[in-house]
Amino acid sequence: MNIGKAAEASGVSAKMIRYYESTGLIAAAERTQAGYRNYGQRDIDTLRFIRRARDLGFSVEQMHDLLALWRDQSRASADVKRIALQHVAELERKAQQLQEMSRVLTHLAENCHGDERPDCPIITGLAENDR
Amino acid sequence: MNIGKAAEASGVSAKMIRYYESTGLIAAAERTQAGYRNYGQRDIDTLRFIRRARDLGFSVEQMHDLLALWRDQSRASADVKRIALQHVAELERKAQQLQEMSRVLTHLAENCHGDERPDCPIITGLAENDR
DNA sequence: CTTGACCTTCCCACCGTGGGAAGGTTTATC
DNA sequence: GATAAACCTTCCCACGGTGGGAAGGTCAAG
Repeated sequence: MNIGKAAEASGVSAKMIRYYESTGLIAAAERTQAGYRNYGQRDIDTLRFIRRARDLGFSVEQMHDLLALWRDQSRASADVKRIALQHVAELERKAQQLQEMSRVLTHLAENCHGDERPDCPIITGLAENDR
Repeated sequence: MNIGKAAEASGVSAKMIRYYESTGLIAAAERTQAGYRNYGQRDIDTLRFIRRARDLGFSVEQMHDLLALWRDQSRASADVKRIALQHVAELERKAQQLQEMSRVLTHLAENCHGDERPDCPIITGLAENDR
């Protein structure tokens, strides 16, 4: 499977596949005689995993850890668990932050009548001087 | 007030103030004879507004809209509300995805704990189940 | 065999942010 | 009043991700 097909199958653009390869996030793909990259199902699975992690805002570095966790079955379970739970904690923290933002904004929006009148607590809320 | 003081007072770094000016998000500050930027209370208010919006995860583009609405006394609050709720939906979506990922990772940590089998069933599930 | 769709590498752009250099200005200290 | 520290200015560079596109090679279908 060439890079275009792999991109389509995984949801990761060809550009990004090359980029991930260049940064070492994924192993260099094998090549045909002509130099075309060649991908198998296993690679597609990896790319899909990457896409999901990326969609969730993981950095390349974090994805690196996630992939290692994902791939390396010979690791001590304590290590695996520690890394995983670390990431879980981070995910939870991020999710909480987002929800806090959402909560604040929703609160402001609830008090905004949303008509043609200019008064809007969202605006005044943002403009308030307190830190 | 020079840029350093303005940065301190607003919580936006001097670097970013210059950047926001360069991109047109804020108006060019007036200058002293020596070329130093000079800020007044009104500018500080604007910068604080920006910082808070930024903290809530608004993009520069969204901030542009919000600022216009903030400054426009004749705006309709509905416009503001629309932008805010749009952003809320985005935040919620992201938060949910993070929690979903957290759930998956927790599951992974609990079940794929380093035995010697070459394939972890959770992994294949991960790659298959999406989209 | 030609043509179009693909592939390769390469450089450029963007955003938002920070680092830092080179040079000018203000302020505080002696 | 001189000097040094702290500030300002512009400029370029870097990062992580991502896309655009050019120049050139390759594959497959007509």
